[in-house]
Amino acid sequence: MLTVSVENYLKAILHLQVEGEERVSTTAIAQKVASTPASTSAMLTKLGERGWLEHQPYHGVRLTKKGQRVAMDILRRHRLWECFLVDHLGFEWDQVHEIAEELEHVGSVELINRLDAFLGFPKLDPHGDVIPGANGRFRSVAARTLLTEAPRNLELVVVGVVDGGDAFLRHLGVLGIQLGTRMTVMERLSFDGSLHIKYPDEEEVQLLAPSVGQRLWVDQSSPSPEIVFPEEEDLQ
Amino acid sequence: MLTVSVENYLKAILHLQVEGEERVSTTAIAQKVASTPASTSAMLTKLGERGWLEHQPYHGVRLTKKGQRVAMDILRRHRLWECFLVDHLGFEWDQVHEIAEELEHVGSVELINRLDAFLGFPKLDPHGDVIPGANGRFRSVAARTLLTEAPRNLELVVVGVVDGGDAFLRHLGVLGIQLGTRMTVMERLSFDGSLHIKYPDEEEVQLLAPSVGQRLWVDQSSPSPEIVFPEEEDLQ
DNA sequence: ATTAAAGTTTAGGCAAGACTAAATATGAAT
DNA sequence: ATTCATATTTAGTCTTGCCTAAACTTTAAT
Repeated sequence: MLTVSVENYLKAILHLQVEGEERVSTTAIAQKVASTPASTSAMLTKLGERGWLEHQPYHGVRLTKKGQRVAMDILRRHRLWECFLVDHLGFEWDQVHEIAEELEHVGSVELINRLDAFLGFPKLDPHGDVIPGANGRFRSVAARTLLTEAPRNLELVVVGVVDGGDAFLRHLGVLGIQLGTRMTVMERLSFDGSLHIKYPDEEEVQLLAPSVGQRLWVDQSSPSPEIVFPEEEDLQ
Repeated sequence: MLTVSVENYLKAILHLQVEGEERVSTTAIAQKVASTPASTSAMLTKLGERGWLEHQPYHGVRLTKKGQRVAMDILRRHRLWECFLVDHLGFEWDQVHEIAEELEHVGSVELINRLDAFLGFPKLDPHGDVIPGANGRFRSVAARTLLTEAPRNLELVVVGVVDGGDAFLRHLGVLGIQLGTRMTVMERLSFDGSLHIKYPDEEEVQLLAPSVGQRLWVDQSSPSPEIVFPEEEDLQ
């Protein structure tokens, strides 16, 4: 049965897997779903029995194809609702996460497909994250790089953030950075990777901490070629 | 705590109360929420302790102001979502109930108020039922409405006809309808919009063609005690 | 006034999902 | 190879919300 709790576990595991871990640890999952390792361990056993993941005791967990498909659907619902909240109800991008966390558990497939169409089949949510399509695969998006890895002396545009936590988003607000902000990396300091940033209409150069630069997706401010994201076989 | 289960009980009780029962019986509630009388009894005790209703053992239940306010909010959410599903996602009015049953439990007040504004503060949902406003009270319906657009389960009085041609008026005579006739819309058929009409002193329900319903102006017959539109002070 | 039917509550259980505390496995450092 | 800190699982409870079966009230009919 796909309860809210089960959906939250699957979603958490997908996130951790996408962040690069081959096998995901019990403790990491427990932290993500704000539960204890003990509770999580029990849940993982159950999810394993039901075929959503492989649980190798003491060595973490990996989603099966079936589990991954379910988790991608939840991600899809979450991100489509975020689009709706920002584009049509006028919320700010840092206000929508909690609400979308609830909306994402409303199960109707018909509902979400119609919402998708209503929104015009968006590719990115308000945080710049890729939205899976109805087939459970990521839609292709424009190329993007982390700000810390972007070339210097080239005008860039902010197209996404890596960690959409409220604190970080608010910090961006303080810095005057949002999706669509244009900037150019002038210099990268060897000391700690801080960046000298120049904004189009300002003379002053701003110093940006690496912790921020590592979490900003940017693209060339002029159109760039498209790249394709994971195909079916990548997701098994 | 306002769990989904609790919300469903409160909603069921409000529905039964609005349908006219002074005190609502355990069995009736059990039927509405598809549970057993035993489970329901236990739940009613709990809801009583938490101040949402008065539970007089063996003699049914009545919502407190506080409970009524909560239930009205759920009704509001349900009906607003139904508007959204029909008006913007293109669902038919007979497909939206189940989906709205899920959406109604998403709690954010901000969300629902913005949705309300987005929809243009509608007064009636796609089934012709009245939508409570942000203050937890039913919105007053325009002084006169077409019968086809009037809310259900509310006694109406015929106050005018749109096309006063002889043929139409003679037809009304055959049907036994004239200015001042009282009636209640019980059901609106999705097939062609025909209406099931109930007259005060008759058992039989009459089927009225949409061509007639579209030409009759109606108004609330008189503030009826069952569907008193609760005032602010009633809801403390 | 008595009694039977109908309605309601109590008693005793079960499943899901969480917790703490205790036991056990792993892996890194000696 | 042994030891120890850390990660994980097991054991035992708790709460919520549901169930069935049994006991008890109320009400309506004799």
